[in-house]
This record gives sequence, structure tokens and C-alpha cells, in this order.
Amino acid sequence: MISKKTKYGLKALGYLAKQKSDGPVQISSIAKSENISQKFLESILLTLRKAGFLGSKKGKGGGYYLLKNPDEIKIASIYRTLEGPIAMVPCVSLNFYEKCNDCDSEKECHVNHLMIQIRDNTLAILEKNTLADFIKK
Amino acid sequence: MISKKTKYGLKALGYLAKQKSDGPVQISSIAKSENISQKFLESILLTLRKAGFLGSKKGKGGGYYLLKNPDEIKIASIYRTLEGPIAMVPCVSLNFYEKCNDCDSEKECHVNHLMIQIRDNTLAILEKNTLADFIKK
DNA sequence: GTTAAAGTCTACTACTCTAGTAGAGTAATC
DNA sequence: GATTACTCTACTAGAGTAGTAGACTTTAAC
Repeated sequence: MISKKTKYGLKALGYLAKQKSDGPVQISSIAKSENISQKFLESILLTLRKAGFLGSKKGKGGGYYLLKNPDEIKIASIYRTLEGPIAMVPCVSLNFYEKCNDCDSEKECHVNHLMIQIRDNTLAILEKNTLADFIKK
Repeated sequence: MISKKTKYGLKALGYLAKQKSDGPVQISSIAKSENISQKFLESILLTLRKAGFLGSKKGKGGGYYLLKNPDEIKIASIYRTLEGPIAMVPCVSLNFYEKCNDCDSEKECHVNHLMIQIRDNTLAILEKNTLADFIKK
């Protein structure tokens, strides 16, 4: 299960990617269109800005805008920024690896082997799809 | 990310599936072998017994044992018992479906479409693998 | 240069879930 | 009847989720 933070973040990025004009879009527009609490969305967009996905402009006529083309933004990188690891167990994560303290050997852990299969499949989908693909389907 | 409950449950079932003899296995043996808190494992095994995966015997010489052959137990059904939905969003879950309150139409929701892909892939792996496959790899 | 608009940042909160722990109760065996 | 081992209830610390409140800063327009 992913958090609402991730879900809302994806929806917001999709909304920005679908904009015809290049100008900044206000948080309130996104929040209204996607049925998201504006204050909650603020913090999510801030995270995405700090991670380098979005630029922002303050004051009147301000808002958020994508810093790259939608076809250059992988869903996997968005996911990792908002949700964290893609893997289901830390000992299988590529970017957030942690050793299990209940396993002596990962090579002999059946859970590890199973979760590697799932991670590989999920990762393939998230790496293959860009924000441009995301808004097409 | 899956909970430790699910992870420990899978390990415990794997341990039982690997037993040579048919007799019941004590919680303490499983807990020691898999490095799991015994009290925590108790509650997990109880859940698995109530879900029909395990039988139990009280008193001396008692313990837990599998009610079916390992090749008849799908990992998907274990996962659903311990973790809940396999899908990453409730609106995509087959067994734990819930409507999103921020989406008017699921057909037009990009998140929905993406998560269906991931669910289908993950589900295929979990349905294909039985407990017998699980302990082989 | 004041006002209004819009993002920024900090702090706080209610609620739920996780990963347990403690301890009494029940059933089976010797 | 004592011991062994599962059963069940209750409790807990800590973390995470999904926000809310409010003050602050920057920008643009009048």
C-alpha cells in the first residue's frame, strides 16, 4: 500500500504534465482539481521541489511548474522520493538497503529470494514508465 | 514494504514445510531457528491457524503443523491473510476493494491504471508460487 | 510603497499501526 | 497432579500518516 502522499504527488505531477501552457500553476488549482487538501498538498509539492522535480515562483502569478519534460521523468524516481523503497523488504532494496537482523544469510533466506522477484517486476514497470506515459493511459 | 508479521509468518511456514517428520513443531523451536520473538510469533501462528493454514496440538509433544501440502498453499493466500491487500491502492485491490474518495472516475485515474499493472505483475508471482516453490529457492 | 497574492516554514495534533510484552487460562500428556 | 505447550486478553512505546494552524517571505500590480 502506498501513502496518500505518494498518490497525491503522482496526481499533482500528472496534472502539471498535462498543462498546455508553460506558466506556473497554483497549488489551489491542483488541490481543487484533484480533490486534495491544499495544506497537505503544499508539503508534498515542497518535497518534490526540493527533490528537483519542480520549480516554483512566489507572489502573484506564481505557482509550481515542471523542471523537465514529462518524458524525462521516471515514475520510479518520483516513487522513491515520496514513498521511499520500491522493494518490500529492506534487505532487497537497491536504494534503501538495510540488513535484516533476523537473517544470518541473505542467500539462504527464502523471503529474500521471493521479494527480489517482486522487486524486479515492479521496478521494471516504474523505470519503464515516465510521467509522459503515465498521463497517456 | 511488508510488515514483520508477514515476513515472520512466511519464514515460519517455510520452516514447517521443510520438516521431515509430520509431527507438530513447537513455537519455541521455530522462534529460535528463525530469530523471532516467541510471543510475537505466537500471535502470528494463531492467525495462520484461524485462517486454516495450520493445525495445533496442545500439551506435551504439542505444537503447530501444516494442514495442507506445501504445494497446495499459494503464497498469495498467505500474503493476504497476514498483510492484507496485494495492490498498492485500495481502488485496485481485488479482495480488499475500496473506492477512493478523491477520484470521481477510476477509468480516468492515471494512478489507478499504473497500479493495476503493478498489481497484475505482483499477483502473478504470488499466485504462481506455492509454499513448496518458496522453500526451494 | 502599499496591498494582495502565493509559496515557505515551523509546530502541533489526532489517529492508527507496528512490534512487541505480560500474564492468566486451558488442554493434553506422563 | 504436575508439567508442557498452545490460547487469549490486555496493555504499551514508538513511529508513521494525514492532516491543521499560523506566521513569514517574496513578487507583482496598483
